[in-house]
Amino acid sequence: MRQGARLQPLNRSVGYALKQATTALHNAMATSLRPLGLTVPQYSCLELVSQKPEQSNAQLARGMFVTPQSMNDVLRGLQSRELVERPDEPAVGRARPTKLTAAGQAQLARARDALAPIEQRMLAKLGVADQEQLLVYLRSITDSLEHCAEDADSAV
Amino acid sequence: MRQGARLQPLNRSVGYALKQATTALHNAMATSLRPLGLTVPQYSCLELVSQKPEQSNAQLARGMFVTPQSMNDVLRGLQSRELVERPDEPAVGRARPTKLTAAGQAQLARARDALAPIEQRMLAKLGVADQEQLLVYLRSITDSLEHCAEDADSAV
DNA sequence: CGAATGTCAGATAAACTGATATGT
DNA sequence: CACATATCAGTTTATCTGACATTC
Repeated sequence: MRQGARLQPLNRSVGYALKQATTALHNAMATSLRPLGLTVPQYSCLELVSQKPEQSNAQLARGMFVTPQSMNDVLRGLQSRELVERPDEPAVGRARPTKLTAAGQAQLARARDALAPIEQRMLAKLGVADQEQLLVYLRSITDSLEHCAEDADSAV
Repeated sequence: MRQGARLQPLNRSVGYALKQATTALHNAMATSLRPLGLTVPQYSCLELVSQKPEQSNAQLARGMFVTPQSMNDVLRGLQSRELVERPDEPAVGRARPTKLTAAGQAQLARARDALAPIEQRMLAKLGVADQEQLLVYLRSITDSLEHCAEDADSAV
């Protein structure tokens, strides 16, 4: 039983701390977005479409780390409320490039205003250099785990 | 429109990086735990009960950052598979202190073995000091956001 | 009583897999 | 054909809120 040797208490575990931070952030965002009638994935999608307009559903899905089906769910919700628009007829291939409507831009601006205090608060105790370092750490983790996933896939 | 002034691309956003890292970790863990018939919350619960046995459902829920209802769901699943046990009759008050069964300990050991490569891989590029610093950052974020939530509550 | 706890029931959020169709 | 894309349908995971009972 060698587990005993490397066992660390939960409060020392990066995975545990990561989950707590994400849960806290998600709850705070969801609470602030609810009055606007937006969920967290819907807001993320608006942000993504704003920053990278005219992308296909598949491209957006990759950008948000979800399946095309999940992204399509989110897009349909936003489209039915006329916050984003896609041509009825595909432009090229089957792709229907998405962009924000005027209402979508206004809603995104409201969402950013609602979320600004949260981001500010979240990072309150961290200096600019700390934030940069934190980003480096998080990207390192994500990269390493993605390679891990690729290995798992190819192993099957 | 002052949003333009502080608008940062998604790839500079801590929230975005946090979500990606958590998603990647969750996927990797879920994939490794599936052959054991465990979900991520189930594993987390086993770990928590192992490290803090004889706690009430409410205490465990606070430790895992979820509602007592959610925790009870997880516990019932584990109990029906006889991985944890609770006295049928409350010990004191209504609390039924939970502990691992022998089977639960064995299953937890298997889960740890299955997850060890993931944690190792996740932190591969980080030194011990980096891990410590990352924990500091994550705790800072969590703390700041929890205070934020309290303010939101009291504001209502 | 008031506060904490346990738990049933139903709702919601957010993702997934599978299947199918279409365009290059 | 192989491949990427879109999307329908159903399912799964993980959480929540509300209501109610119980015990100190």
